[in-house]
Amino acid sequence: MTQRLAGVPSSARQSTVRTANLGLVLRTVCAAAGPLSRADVAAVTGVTRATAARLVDELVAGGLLDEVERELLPRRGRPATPLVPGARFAALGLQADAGLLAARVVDLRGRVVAERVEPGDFRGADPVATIGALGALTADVLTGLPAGSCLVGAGLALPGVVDADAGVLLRAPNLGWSDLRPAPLLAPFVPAGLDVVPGNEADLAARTVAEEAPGRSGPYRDFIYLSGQIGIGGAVVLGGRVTGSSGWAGEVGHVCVDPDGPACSCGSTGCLELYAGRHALLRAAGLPLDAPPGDLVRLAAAGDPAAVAALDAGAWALGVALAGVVNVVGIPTVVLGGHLAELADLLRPALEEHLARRVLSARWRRPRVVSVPGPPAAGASGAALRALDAVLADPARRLG
Amino acid sequence: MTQRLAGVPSSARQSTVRTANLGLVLRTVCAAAGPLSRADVAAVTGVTRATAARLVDELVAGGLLDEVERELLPRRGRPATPLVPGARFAALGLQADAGLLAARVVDLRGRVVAERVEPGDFRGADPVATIGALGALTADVLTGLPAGSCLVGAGLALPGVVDADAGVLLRAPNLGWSDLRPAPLLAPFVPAGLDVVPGNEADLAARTVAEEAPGRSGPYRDFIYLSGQIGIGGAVVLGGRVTGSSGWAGEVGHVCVDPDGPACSCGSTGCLELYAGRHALLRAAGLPLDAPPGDLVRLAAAGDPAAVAALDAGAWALGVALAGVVNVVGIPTVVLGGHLAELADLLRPALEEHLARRVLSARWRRPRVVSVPGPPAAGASGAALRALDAVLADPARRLG
DNA sequence: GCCTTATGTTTCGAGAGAGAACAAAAGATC
DNA sequence: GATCTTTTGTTCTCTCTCGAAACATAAGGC
Repeated sequence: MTQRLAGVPSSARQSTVRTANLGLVLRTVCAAAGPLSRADVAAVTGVTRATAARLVDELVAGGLLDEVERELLPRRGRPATPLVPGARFAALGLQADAGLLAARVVDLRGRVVAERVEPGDFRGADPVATIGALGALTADVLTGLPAGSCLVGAGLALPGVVDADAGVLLRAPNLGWSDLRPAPLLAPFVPAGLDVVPGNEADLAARTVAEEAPGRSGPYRDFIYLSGQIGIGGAVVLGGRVTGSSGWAGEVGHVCVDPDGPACSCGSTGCLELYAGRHALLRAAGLPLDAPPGDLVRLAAAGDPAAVAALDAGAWALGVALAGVVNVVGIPTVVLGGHLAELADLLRPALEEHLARRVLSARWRRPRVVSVPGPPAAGASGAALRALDAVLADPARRLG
Repeated sequence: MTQRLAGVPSSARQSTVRTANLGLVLRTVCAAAGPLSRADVAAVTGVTRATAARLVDELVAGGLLDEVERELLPRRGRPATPLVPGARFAALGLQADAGLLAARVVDLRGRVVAERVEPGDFRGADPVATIGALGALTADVLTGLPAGSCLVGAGLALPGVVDADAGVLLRAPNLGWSDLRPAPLLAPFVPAGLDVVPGNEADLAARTVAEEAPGRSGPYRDFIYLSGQIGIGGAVVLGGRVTGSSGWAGEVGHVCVDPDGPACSCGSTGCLELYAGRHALLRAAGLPLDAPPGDLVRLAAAGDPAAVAALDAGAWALGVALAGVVNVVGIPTVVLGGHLAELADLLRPALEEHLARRVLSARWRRPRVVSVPGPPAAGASGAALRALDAVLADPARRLG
C-alpha cells in the first residue's frame, strides 16, 4: 500500500503555483491579438500587477517573452511596455505526403521563419531515399534560420497510422510504407538532441485550424476535420484539443459507406476513400490522376456531367460517413481541408443536405460544412505547433 | 484590452494548492482498494506525512473521509488509523427508459444505499405521468436513507439527445418524448435545492464501466461503450472520461450501416438500430417483442436458424458501425452493455472478425469485444457517479 | 507648472508545503 | 517484564509565492 498508484497526478506545492502562473501569463500573451502590457496581463489573468510583473520579468529574462518598442499612441498615464511572444523560440515542422515534401520553421509568434515545399509523386517511393530528400530540405531550411534561434522541438506529419509514443509509422497506405522509424533517418540533418516526433497528418493539420498561432485560438473550437490528400484523414477537435488515441485515430477514409461497395486495398469494402478520395473523384470525372487541383473545380462549375456526377457521389459518401461521425461524437461542424477545401463550395449544398437527413440531432443543431484556406502542407505547420504547445504548457522547464 | 478573455483559466494562488491537494488526497483514498492510513496517503501522493495529516484532518472534519476502526493486523510500529470515503455523502441517480424506471442512491464509497427498480413498458407513455411515477419511486427511496445522509447531487439518465447545460431532453425516439424539462416535474419529490440534471443514458452507463466506485477506476480506461436498450446508445471513453459534446453524442444506433437499407423513423436509412436493436433482433428471430431477455440466447444456443440468422445480421451491422467508430476514434476496445451484454458471447466471434477486417489498425491492435455484467439500470448508477465525481473534483467547496 | 492618470516597483504579511525533530503506540527481543 | 525497534502521527521552523497597499515613474491635460 506504499506503492505509488499509477494515474494519480503529483501533489501541488508552492513551486506548482509559480509554474502554473508562468504558463498562464505566457499563454495569455500568446492568445492576445496584439501586444499586452504587464498591467494588461494582470487584468486578464486576475493576478495583481505586482505578481504579473514578477512573472513577466522571469519570462522576459528567459526569452519566452520579448519587450518590444512602444508604438506612440498618445494616451494619458505612464506608457506601457508592450510584450509579445519570444521570437527566438521556434519549432521545426516536417511533412512527407504522397504529393509533397515540406520543411517549415514556425516561431512562438506563429510566423513562418523559413520553409521549403517540394511537390512530387512519392507513391510507392523508397522510404529511406524519400526521408533522405526531406532531410536535405530540412538542412537547407535550418541554415536559413536567424542567429540565436532556439529550436524547441520537431515533428513530422505522415499520412497514416502512427504510434507517436514509440515514434513509429505503422502503415501509410498511399505511400506504401510500413513500420518505419523516421527519427534516426532524419537525425543527421537536425541539431543533436532534437527528436523528430512523427504524427498523423490529419491530426496535425487540424491543429492549424484550432490554433491560428501558438496558444491563439482559431475560428472553431469544436469540429470534425477532414484532410483530403490522396487518402482522406480526419480528426476530432473538442475544446481546441485534438482527441483520439494519439495517432491511432482519424482514419475516416476507411469508414464504410456501403458494405456492398467495391473492395478497398485495406481489406474492407465500400470505404469512403473509394468515393471521395482525390483519385476516385478524378477518375470518376474522367480526368488524369495527375490533373492539377483546379481542373475538377472548373469542369464541375462548367456543368460537365461526369464531373458533376463525381462530386455528387463524393458528397453522398461524405454525407453517410460524416453523419455517422456526427452521431457518435455530437459535433455538428465539419471543416474541410486539403483538396476537399477547394471543392467545398461545390460539395457543401448536397453534403449539408445529406447530413441534415441522417444526423439525429440535426433538428436542434443543423450540421454545417465549412472550409479553411490553409497553407500547403498544413501538417508541417501543425507539427511545429505541437512542439510549441509543449513549451506553452510548461514554460518553467525552459527557464531551468 | 483590459477585458477578461474567455477560456483563460484563473490564476493559481496559495489556496489553489490547498484545494488541489485536498482533492488529490480524497481521490487517492477513493481510488484505493482498501482503507489507507495517513502515512499511506503521504506515500501515494508524494506529500510529506505532516501535510497529509493536515489535509486528512480537514477532510475528516468535513465528513468527506471517515476514520474507521482498525482491524487488528499484527504489525510492528504504531497502528495506523484506516481512512475510507465518507459514508454520509451520497447522490441520487434516476433513470427513465422504455423498459423501466429506477431510483438509486449511491454513497461516496460506491455502495448502493437504497434503490427501487420498476419494469414496465413506457413506449409512448405520457411524459408527465411517467416522470411523476418516477418521482414517487424517488420519494420512496429517499425515505429509506439513514439519518445524517447528505445528498450532494442528482442525475437522470434518459435514452435520447440531452442538452445537459440547459437541462432539457431534446428527443427520445423510443419513449416518444421531445423537448422535456424533467427537473421541475421531479422537484416536488426531492429535497429543496437539489437539481436533477438529465444526461444521456449511454454516457452515464459508460461511467459505471470506467469507474467501479467514485474515483476508483474500472477494468477499462479507453473503450467504446454500447448500451443496448430498445435503441442503441453509445459513448466514447478516453482516459476514464466520457468524451463528446455533453449529451449530444452517442447516437450510435443511428449510424448508417447500409444506405440502401430500410427507412428508419429518424429519417435516415439503414440505421444500426434496425439490425441490432432489441426489437429488430427479436422480430428477426420470430420472438414476440416482449419476450424475456434470456429467450433469444437460449434459442440461438440451441441452434434455431432464425435466431442464429438474427444474431449474424446483428453482428454484421455492429461490425460495420463499430469499425467506423474505431477507425475514427482509434480505440480498439468495445464494451457491450444492456441487452447486448447478454448476447456478447454469441455476438463476439462474428463481430470481432468483422472488426478485424474493416479496421485499418487491426493488424497492430486487434479490436476486442468484451462485456460487463452491469446492474439493471446502469444509467441510474452513472447519474449518481457523475454527481459524486463533482465532489471529488473540488472537495474544498463542500468544506465551506 | 501643477494636477490627473495609468504603469511599474517595493515592501510587508499571510497561507501552505518541506524538512527535521519529536511523541506515541505497537511488536520484537532478551 | 524491561528495553529496543519500527512505524505512525504531530509539532516546529523555514522557504516560497502571492495579495495588498503604498510608492515611484512617466506621460497627457489644464
